[in-house]
Amino acid sequence: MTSADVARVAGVSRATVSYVLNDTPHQTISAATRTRVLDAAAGLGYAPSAAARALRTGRSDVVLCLLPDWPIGPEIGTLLGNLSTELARSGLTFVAHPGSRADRPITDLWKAITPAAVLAFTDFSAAEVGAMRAAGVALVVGLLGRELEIPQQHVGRLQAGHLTAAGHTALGYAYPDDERVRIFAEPRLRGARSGFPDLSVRVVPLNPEAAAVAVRQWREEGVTGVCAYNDEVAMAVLAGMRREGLDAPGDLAVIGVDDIPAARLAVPALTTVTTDQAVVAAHLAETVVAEIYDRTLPARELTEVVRVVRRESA
Amino acid sequence: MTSADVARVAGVSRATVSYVLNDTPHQTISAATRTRVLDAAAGLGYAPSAAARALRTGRSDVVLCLLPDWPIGPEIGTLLGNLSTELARSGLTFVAHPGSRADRPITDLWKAITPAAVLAFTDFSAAEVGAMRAAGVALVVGLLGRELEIPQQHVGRLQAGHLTAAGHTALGYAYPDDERVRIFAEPRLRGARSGFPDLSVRVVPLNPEAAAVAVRQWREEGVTGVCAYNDEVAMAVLAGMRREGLDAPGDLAVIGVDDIPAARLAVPALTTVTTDQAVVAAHLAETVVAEIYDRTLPARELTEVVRVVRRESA
DNA sequence: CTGTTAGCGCATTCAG
DNA sequence: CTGAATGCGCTAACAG
Repeated sequence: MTSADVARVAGVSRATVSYVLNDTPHQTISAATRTRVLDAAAGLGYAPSAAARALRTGRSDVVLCLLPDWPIGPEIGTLLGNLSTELARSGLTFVAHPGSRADRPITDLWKAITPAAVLAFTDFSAAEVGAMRAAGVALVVGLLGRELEIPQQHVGRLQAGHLTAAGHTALGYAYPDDERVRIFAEPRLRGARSGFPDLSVRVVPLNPEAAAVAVRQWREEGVTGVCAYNDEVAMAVLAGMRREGLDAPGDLAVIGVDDIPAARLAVPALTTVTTDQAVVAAHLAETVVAEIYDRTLPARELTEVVRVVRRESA
Repeated sequence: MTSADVARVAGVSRATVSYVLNDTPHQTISAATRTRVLDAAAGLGYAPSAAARALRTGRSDVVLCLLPDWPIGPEIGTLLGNLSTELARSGLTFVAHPGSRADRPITDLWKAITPAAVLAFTDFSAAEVGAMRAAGVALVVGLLGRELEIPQQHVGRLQAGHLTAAGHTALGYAYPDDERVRIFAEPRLRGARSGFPDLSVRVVPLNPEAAAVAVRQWREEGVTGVCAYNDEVAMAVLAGMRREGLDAPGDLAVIGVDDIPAARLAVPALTTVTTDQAVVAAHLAETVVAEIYDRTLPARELTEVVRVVRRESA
């Protein structure tokens, strides 16, 4: 099933087939032959060979996303799913590559895929970006340095805002223990700080004993509300409090991020900040598509996509 | 950077380069030229064009995994990461495609990637399998129908075993509310039943009120221990118990599956069953590699990879 | 407006 | 053991 078959059935040349199938600009094709080609293609169930096209154009229609090496939660999972759906609408195929960059030099990766775009959460080095662009990759982007930075900051701002609105005047920030999520944690912390500069930041590991230590220290400082990096850290704070015989929100108010399923199951049910991943995905997709097809896009800030889910802990 | 460049630098023909780089059988190359070629390739940083190779051979070295449309947790995430690492070791590139099949007919997908193998959690229809195989995909496999079936069953068996070993004689099973995870839930339930046929199965939604209802009913039946589909469902049971003023494990023992981070943070800390994803991934990778390269493999059952993490709830 | 042609980079015969 | 030649399916110049 090649384009030659379609050409034969439609009674035109292969070039003509290529033109109508690709909507090649500056090539006007008569409506008659156009439909003839389209019908033939549909009738034969023709699908172009991605390999041949990639070889010829030096670029496939695959968008490759490099996943971070820390375990991704359902939030990111949802984001990727939505992104995939959005990109499919534009004929782009979204795939994600898990596993750290250490296993496989990223050059191997994009040489194996020849993607139209490469996305990643962490930033690329200048050398990496250069190499990819030189190889024909249209778009190379570190999500967190750009697209996701603003909403992440806003998450932190919302947390602090919720707490101060509830009358808290001394706040703590529960920072994650895992070095690998720094890139997510930093903008969130920045956001919280922008609304409340005097945050008392403490690292809170994901176990009750260690969390209890942090809780004790916050209490000594007079802190009455804490913003947690995410729901898991928030649950650790809750567990630490329980060990100290403290109750949320009375003794210490706690607010998380993500609204993972376990959040509503926590004791007390966790107040948290959730992100509308569908909107974020749509925006991301728009950016990617525009870049690949060399269109420009009106700048727009993603700030309406996060909101507080009020439950019991704050 | 083409194979011609390598040939020129090494002072041999392109065919020779191809031979040594692919370890072509029935072609003996002198060790001298072999190293000369290898050195030249390394020196130039040569990487073969995946597109050209795919066009020529009709198959890329990409292993495509179709993700289910329900949100994947950190467990599956870890599995995929490990699988990626293992496959990379054999020169295979692992990518995952999120998003439901509804968005994008899977034919589009493998035509865009020409993968060496396609993996999925759910099963493929006979027609789909046929089309893929005809298109040159070496391996098409529904993970849960085959490779993952046994360990999943063993998970259920372990849960029931742990509870009966602790002296419980009337057990319940907390089945997930989400239709989409049936394919995971069924083998786990089967496993639990195989060890304890009289299980009282109840659907437990992920909210405390609904869970409380199930808890009440189990209590009325005299159930003293419940196996939950996963940690989230287990936490729902715990939340339901709390609403009823009940304590685990005294009033009702609860055991989950997955050992998500929140499990150790639950109140009481959740006893659960964990899977050694590294071993599972290694086994899966072995299977895939063997199939792609047409080797056969000794059958081996994955049964030693799950174990109970004993905490407080059971 | 449509057809002809020339490679993209590679693996693979077939001769040497 | 190595070199030259062929074509995978497609797109982009270039002719007509």
